[in-house]
Amino acid sequence: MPADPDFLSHLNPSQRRSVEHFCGPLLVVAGAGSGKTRALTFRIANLVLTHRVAPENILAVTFTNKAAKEMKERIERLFAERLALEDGGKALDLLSPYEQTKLRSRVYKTITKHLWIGTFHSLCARILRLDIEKFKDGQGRQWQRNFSIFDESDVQGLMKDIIVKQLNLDDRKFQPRSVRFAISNAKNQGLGPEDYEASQPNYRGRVIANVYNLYQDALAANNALDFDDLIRILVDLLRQNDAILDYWHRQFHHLLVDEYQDTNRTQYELIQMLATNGVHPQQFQGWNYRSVFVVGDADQSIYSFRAADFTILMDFQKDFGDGLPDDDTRTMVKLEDNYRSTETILQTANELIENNTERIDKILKPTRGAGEPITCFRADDELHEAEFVVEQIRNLEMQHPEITWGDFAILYRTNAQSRAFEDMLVRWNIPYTVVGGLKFYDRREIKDVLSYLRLVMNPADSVSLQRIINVPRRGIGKTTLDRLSSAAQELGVPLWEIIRDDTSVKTLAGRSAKSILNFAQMIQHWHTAHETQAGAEIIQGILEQSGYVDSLKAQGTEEADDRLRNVQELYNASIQFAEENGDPSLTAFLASTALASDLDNLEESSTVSLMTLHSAKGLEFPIVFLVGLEQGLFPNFRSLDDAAALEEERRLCYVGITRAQDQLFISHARERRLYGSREPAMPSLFLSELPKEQLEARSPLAIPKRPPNMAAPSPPVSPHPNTHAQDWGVGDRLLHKGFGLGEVTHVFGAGNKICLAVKFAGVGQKILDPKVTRLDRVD
DNA sequence: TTTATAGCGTTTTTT
DNA sequence: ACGCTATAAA
Repeated sequence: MPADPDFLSHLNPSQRRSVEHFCGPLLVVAGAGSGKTRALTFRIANLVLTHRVAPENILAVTFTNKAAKEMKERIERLFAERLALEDGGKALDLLSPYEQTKLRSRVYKTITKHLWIGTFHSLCARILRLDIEKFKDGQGRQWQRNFSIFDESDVQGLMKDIIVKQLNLDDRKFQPRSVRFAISNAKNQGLGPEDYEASQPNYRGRVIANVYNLYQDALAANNALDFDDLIRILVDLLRQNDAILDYWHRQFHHLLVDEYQDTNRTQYELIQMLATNGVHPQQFQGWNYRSVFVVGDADQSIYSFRAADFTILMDFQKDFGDGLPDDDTRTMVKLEDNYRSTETILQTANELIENNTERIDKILKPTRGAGEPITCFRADDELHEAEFVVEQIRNLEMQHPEITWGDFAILYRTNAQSRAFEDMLVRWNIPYTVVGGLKFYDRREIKDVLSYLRLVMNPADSVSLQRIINVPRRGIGKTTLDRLSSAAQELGVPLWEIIRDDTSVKTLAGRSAKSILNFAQMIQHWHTAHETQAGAEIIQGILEQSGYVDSLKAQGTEEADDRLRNVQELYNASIQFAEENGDPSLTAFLASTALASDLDNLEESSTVSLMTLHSAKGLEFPIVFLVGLEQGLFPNFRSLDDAAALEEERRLCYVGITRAQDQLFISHARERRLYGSREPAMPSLFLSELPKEQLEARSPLAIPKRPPNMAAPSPPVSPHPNTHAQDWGVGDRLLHKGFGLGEVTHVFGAGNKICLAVKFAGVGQKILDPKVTRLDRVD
């Protein structure tokens, strides 16, 4: 059956080439707003419709769960529209709601349900639930299919335990965070504990390797995996077991990866192995019925701190491609026509990103008119900045009836910046949503309940067990718990094995024996029930039986009421999940909560959106406020002495600018509160890189008086005529009144708008403006 | 075993 | 400035 002739007619030639590509590798270099999601969804539909590919043979990897959900919905709609025309000759929208639902559910059952669409993490978790019991790592560690997925705080807790208690190390010298970071990095490069150990000659490295080993022991003992292992373990399994690799290779004929610039080494390994069954891509012969289709934009690579490596994208042509020059190649397509933003916004973005050296040559070509100029505002401090932003929002909303609160987004570098804006929005009664920050699933009460559930599913999960064994209070204290844990450790069994055993508990626990046995009995009951009973029922049962809800009710405080509502919300979420995914099991729900993010719940609603630039990736808004453009904040001070990191900050700025459809506001403050004290702030380097002719400076005077309870504006800073911006260069030595002797490591900006990064002995790096701060040259 | 308090580190970004 | 953790007292 031929495809609907109309099906592809709305695509531009490049999009069409991407969508119609059938077999072999293809890299789609897709600029911001160039319709890549469209290309991805149409391609999947086209594979099924035109090429008769079975949905279960398609694997599509998205960057977030939200993107996965959206993709499924779009595909579903595409098919439903088609079926409506084919069957009844009527457009989907003209059918009755009942007919529409019926059609959609038919599409779901025959097509979308069978597609493998998700993030690397969720897809790998799904495969591991089937195959992990066939895996054994280099040191014989094994996992069972009911494994827990540990979140960042679980992991940090384990790390700390190993460093402080097991190894007796100083946790200031070996900060759990930084050790965790090193291990995570190793994992994302595909290094196991042995490989890592071999690569570390110095003391610190050997210690970390030791921690890595003990950490893996702890994970295995808890029958748990961290985020990184979801991918790494699967890759290892596929490497060591040809039969399993062959099975999944034959399962997935068509691989699609979105946001390919943000994949890391292990993820690349996985895709490569699945695509070519472990054969080197250039030697692989089986392309005649399969494909690898990756979509990305190196200019939007912003996750290197998570070990993402955009050279993977840049090397695609070398690994999989035909090696022909850009004009003749059949393995790369560029999507450069931008349908999102005004010409003004695009020119600004293009000009900024030109300052980067590491990129694939690509520009965003406008398809819309010039639009409004970009407004740049200099505020006195962060309160003033918030005042300006909210003022603009109010004015625009008042003056344009078609604009709603949902059309606005405030984007910032760090989560901590949200507060000033929240305060101001509350003051004016404007509805808003903060994405990120404290996640729903990170709240204490939610983590408590999830720990109960994890324990029910996986009793070996001692981390969860220890979290909730005395929550609510059961009179089981630290000493009792310590005694039980060390018994477990000596016997080499999970803590649970001690707790469920009557005689052990009676001999070890004394006074609290009875409540421990009661607790154990309750968990045992639900553990036995969890395979057959629906997740929601188990949640309800546990909430009642454990006394968790009762104890919250007994508190009667406002905070406890809040917690109660959140717990109720979790119960609702489990029901909703069961309906949406057609799977009421506890296992499935728990897996989804472990990998959920705040973004997933960001519904189309009419509220102003507040989020970090990282969270904003992939989104678009008619009106965007890009705030806090200050040296040290954005670009962040950690990136100032690292060229590659600075380029990543610039890409982040590029991402921010390209989120805007119609109007963009940029702002910075001259002074900012940091840890309670006020710090002067310099304009960001990036401001000096934006085209002047597109920017319209907005004077602070345009802003009406601030409410009386706000801080007064600070007096202007008087410039020092004795130091000239042009005089400074990298390597210059100078004397500062407060910091002493220093050396210039960077010069930001040009001409009169210059500021310096200066390294001072003892004090470290500082960012200074020679026009503001007196700096005396030393020869 | 539970509760109060003092001190400390925190802020880059997240699946 | 604030929230969390370690430590001491009830």
